[in-house]
Amino acid sequence: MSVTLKEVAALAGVSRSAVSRTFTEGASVSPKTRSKVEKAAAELGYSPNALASSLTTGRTKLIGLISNNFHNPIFLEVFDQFTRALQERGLRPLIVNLTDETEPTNSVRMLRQYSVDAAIVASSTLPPSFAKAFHDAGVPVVHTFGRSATSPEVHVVGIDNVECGRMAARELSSRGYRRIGYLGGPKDATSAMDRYRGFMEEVEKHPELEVTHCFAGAYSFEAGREEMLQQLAEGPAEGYFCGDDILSIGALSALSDHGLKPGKDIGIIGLNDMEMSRWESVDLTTIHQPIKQIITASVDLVEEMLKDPERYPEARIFPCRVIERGTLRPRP
Amino acid sequence: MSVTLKEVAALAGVSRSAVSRTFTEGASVSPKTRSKVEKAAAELGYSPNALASSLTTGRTKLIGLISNNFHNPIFLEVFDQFTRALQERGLRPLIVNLTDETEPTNSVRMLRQYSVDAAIVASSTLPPSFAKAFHDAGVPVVHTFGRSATSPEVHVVGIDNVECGRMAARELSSRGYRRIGYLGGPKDATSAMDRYRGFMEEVEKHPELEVTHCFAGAYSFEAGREEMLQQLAEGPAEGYFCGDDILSIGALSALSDHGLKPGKDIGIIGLNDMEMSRWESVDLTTIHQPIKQIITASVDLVEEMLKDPERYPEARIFPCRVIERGTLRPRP
DNA sequence: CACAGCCTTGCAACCGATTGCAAACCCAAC
DNA sequence: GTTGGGTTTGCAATCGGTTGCAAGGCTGTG
Repeated sequence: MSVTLKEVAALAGVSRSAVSRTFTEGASVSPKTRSKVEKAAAELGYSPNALASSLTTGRTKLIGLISNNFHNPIFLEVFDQFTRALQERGLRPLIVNLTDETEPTNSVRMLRQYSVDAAIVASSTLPPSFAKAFHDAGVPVVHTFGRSATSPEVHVVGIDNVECGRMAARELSSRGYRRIGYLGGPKDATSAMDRYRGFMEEVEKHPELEVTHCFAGAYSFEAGREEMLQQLAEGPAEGYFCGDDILSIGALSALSDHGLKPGKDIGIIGLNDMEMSRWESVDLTTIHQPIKQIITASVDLVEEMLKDPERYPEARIFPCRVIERGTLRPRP
Repeated sequence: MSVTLKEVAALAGVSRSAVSRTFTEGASVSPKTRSKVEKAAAELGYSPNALASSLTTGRTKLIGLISNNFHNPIFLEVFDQFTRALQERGLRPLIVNLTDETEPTNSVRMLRQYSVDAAIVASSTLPPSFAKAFHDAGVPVVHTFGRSATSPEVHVVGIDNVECGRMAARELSSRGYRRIGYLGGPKDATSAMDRYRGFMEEVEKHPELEVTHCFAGAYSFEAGREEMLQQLAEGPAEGYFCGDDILSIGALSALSDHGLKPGKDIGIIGLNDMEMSRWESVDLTTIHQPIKQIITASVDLVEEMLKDPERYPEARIFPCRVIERGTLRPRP
């Protein structure tokens, strides 16, 4: 079927080693044989089998990319960035879609079978233990959007979710909202809990605030919408921190059902600043998460782990900031 | 580093072949040795190296998944479905993000280096020649969302875009729109051209119709919005067929800028029926494309090609239908 | 012209598996 | 106790590469 080293060697009239060496960076080949080999290779349309060579080199350049967020539009941006960043560095993304699985066993086994050089867990919902399982199985791993910690067990890149919770509460309070609410992601998502904690922490400092909270079933439009409908039925707060832009957009849809104007009748602040939030019809005030930098940093870390697998685990936490648009009332 | 066949064999006190055979379906091993091997394997945490075995079996179970649509939210649904469907059958998606590349050379070479068993080109914009390049390089390929043809050069799964164009024109005309427009995707996208052709074909049959057309720079919100703003500036038609839901949503945003109500002041019909189109705030009348079936059929074809690589190229074209929501005026 | 020293080259072992083949084994029937 | 059948097993070659090592080639110097 496909052309092999041996055939090229035969055609070029050199040994297999010679061929191998012309295709490996920094190996010693004379210009003469190199050109002979290149000519033969071109003639046969040869390109080296990456998997065969991985056997001896121990490097596949395959990177497992594991996620469970295939319903949040922000993840299209995330995948775009990740695949680009990996490709630019000659790495190949092997995707694992977790669907409903929250146990790492299967993905770990599978990625080990394919000898990935490293794995990236891209999820704000999975616990640190999930990523740790890869580390324990000898697969270098970085947990992107993972729970931040001062001394993490594996590399973590993302934001300080607790701080984002505080930031949202401060923002609501500073705009004069008194009865405020947290509409978070699923209760078992680390990001939902961390944002909740920060939100509540800040609320404690302001005795004048009244607070409610609820958790959506997923980070999805439908879940956000449903939860907000519920709130409206029970008597809503004046301003909400929705734990994600997609939840916010669902919530906005619920408001519009009831003829309520966001920013006027009820305040909404989201988190992520995804492309859609900028759409005029959405115009969502939100906490910007620097996705691009987070992803670049994640891939940087992957590369560094490839050089030094024993690298001490590190957390790279990026600051967030409020992007003011139209869904919160103006500051007094 | 990782445990190998040899070590398991040593611990179990059997030959390497025995170990190999206990891990391959349908090989002949006695229950006794099998259990010895399984015990040893469990003890060492062994799992076979898929890449090493691919060397001899010639099968990697890797499937290249190539796309250039990382800005259309529908593709999150597409990736979700594809990765699930592949995983369910024990196949592993290796992603290629084409960014701005329209030449297949690089992706073909890369996927050959990784010995993928097959490739899926998931794009409604790339020409048949793109997919053909994989076929010519000996990589079995199916072109999902590709241009349909009665005798395609490679497997094609998708819809009849020309017919969709006709359908849209019929739909507009049947609702009494007289001055109608086509707002298509990029001029170099096969789907944009095919839909255009069908649209025009149908228009020809109705002498009472007046028609305009334009092509957006990309299948994206921004591009759709911009193109519609342009139309509004130049004096718009009464009803538009936007060649994709995301273009429609961009167009809707432009309408709202001008205080125009879709379905009342101007009609819009999209194509895809993506999740977002069902949102109450969008409520887009659109032509439903059966994504899930298309993807299942694509992966079916991949599997069949794995069995019989010489399989004669086939087109699987799925019917579409109009989903009535709120952006077209009611039928008279 | 001889020789030292570096560059280039091929040999052969190896990476982690699979598999055709023949030997060894088991069990049953005669 | 043989013989015959089918199973199970291990040997060794193979898949497509890489790489340490030693031999061979080249250069330049004395």
